[in-house]
Amino acid sequence: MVYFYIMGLRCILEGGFIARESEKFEQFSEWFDRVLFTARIADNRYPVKGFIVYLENGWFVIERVRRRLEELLEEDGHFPMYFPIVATVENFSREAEHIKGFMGEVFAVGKLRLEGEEAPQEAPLILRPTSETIMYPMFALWISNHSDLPLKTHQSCAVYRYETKATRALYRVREIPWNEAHTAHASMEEAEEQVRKAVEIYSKVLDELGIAYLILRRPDFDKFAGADYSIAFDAWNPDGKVNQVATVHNLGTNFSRVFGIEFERREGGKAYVWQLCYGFGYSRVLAAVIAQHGDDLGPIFPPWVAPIQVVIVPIPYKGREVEVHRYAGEVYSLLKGRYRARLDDRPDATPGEKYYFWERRGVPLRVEVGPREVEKRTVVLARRDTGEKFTVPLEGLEGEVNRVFGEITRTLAERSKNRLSEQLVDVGSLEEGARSVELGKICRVSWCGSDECALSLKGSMGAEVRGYRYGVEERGERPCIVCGRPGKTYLYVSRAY
RNA sequence: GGGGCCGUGGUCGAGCAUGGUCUAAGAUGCCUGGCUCGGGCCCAGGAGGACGUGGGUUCAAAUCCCACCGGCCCCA
Repeated sequence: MVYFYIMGLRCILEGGFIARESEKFEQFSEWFDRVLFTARIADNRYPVKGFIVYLENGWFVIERVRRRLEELLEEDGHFPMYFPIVATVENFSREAEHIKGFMGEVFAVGKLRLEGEEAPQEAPLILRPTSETIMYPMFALWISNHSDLPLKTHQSCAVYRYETKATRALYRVREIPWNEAHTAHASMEEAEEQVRKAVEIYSKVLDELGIAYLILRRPDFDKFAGADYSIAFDAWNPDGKVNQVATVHNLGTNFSRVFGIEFERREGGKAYVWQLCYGFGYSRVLAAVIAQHGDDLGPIFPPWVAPIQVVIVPIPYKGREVEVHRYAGEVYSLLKGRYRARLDDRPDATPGEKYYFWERRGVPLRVEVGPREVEKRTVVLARRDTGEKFTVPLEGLEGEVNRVFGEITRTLAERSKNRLSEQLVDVGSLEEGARSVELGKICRVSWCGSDECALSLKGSMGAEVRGYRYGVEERGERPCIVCGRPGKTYLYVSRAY
């Protein structure tokens, strides 16, 4: 790919035109809002704070991701179920840590009080901010002996959190579309094994989307309310604030003790089940796809989730319209059975307008057919990710499209990975860390392992402690960045959504 | 939790300081027709606005004041 600079802006030379890829790094908010709107991903003009309308393209991607995730969960033995959206305050308050973590941001619901009516007697219900306290009373009814275990269930739904501060389309919303899985196990070891499986499933979906991320074990002071420990997937974002797209929590027996989820062990005697819960945020994953792969024109969707995978644009020179359109139709019927293809035969738009139109909507591949192609029975393919154009024969086009899709998917993933490593920096001092945070970096700092030192980083570096690597042993070789004692491992520190 | 900024056709945005000239500029998008068509072409015509919502000040409010709603930014 050819890069060059105009007025200090990094540009890509694409098949005869120039696409800047700098805007998302310079003014992310403006870029992102514009892309959501013009690519018909979401409309955030809905008049209630933190609630947005998912338009056809945004929801399409979410649906594709949802299906894939659910498929993998179900292969691993999770059963889909659907639990109620409401809970009583009493139920919700059972687990002390849990309620502490969430009580400040729950929506209360009740009957609308009409004019002249007395205040309702019954306590208001709450809208689930997450479903532990809704599911686990039921788990207690269903589980009585070891043969009932493991219990693995999942549901795709929305949860509700009353954010008081700034909300942000897709990143921080008050109605959160996600998938939550909940499992119960007969032993700690089995629960641990499930943590690994959950991480593997989430990784697989994110990898297929070409999203680059870090899997981090959160420091104890930042774990999920009621968990023994938490693991999170942090995806990089152009503005330097990492995007937490998924989490896996090992709940130990914290909830089973409170909700009385006991079982009779094979070897006799009663025990509390070991539980896990893990969540995958669809809207944040969608945000990551847009933010990591997009350029100044708009999103670039990996082919398997793209609402339209390939668009055919006829180039009807005067006097050649009929043959060009007939040929374009032939190309379309060749592709439409196998791909989500679209023939743009609008008579009142020029080819150039159509190129921009579909590029702004993230269509990964374009097929151009004009008089030249008609004569030679070829087509021109134009890749959205690189701008590259090349001519291929009509014969065997379906296979060629498939091959190009594979390349686009790989290119997007690779680019995104490179960007993540560019954004990651090792810092040796707090001042350097603060400076790097300011530049939107994810900082890796040596750490002695004490909560005290980790907690102090927020103040001294002006960013969140995201945790240490999960599944990768990083031995500290330098002294702790805060206290100077020998480092045990490395902490990752960055701003976050 | 604290502080600041902003809200004008679908979108962007001028006007607001110093109230009257606003029957609200312009661009873009949208619709019609024509001309084009290998990267946003051009020409002509057209539709589209409770100036965020409610209240107040005033002879007169997009413009001044208050509250609310929504959005953005900074600090904790």
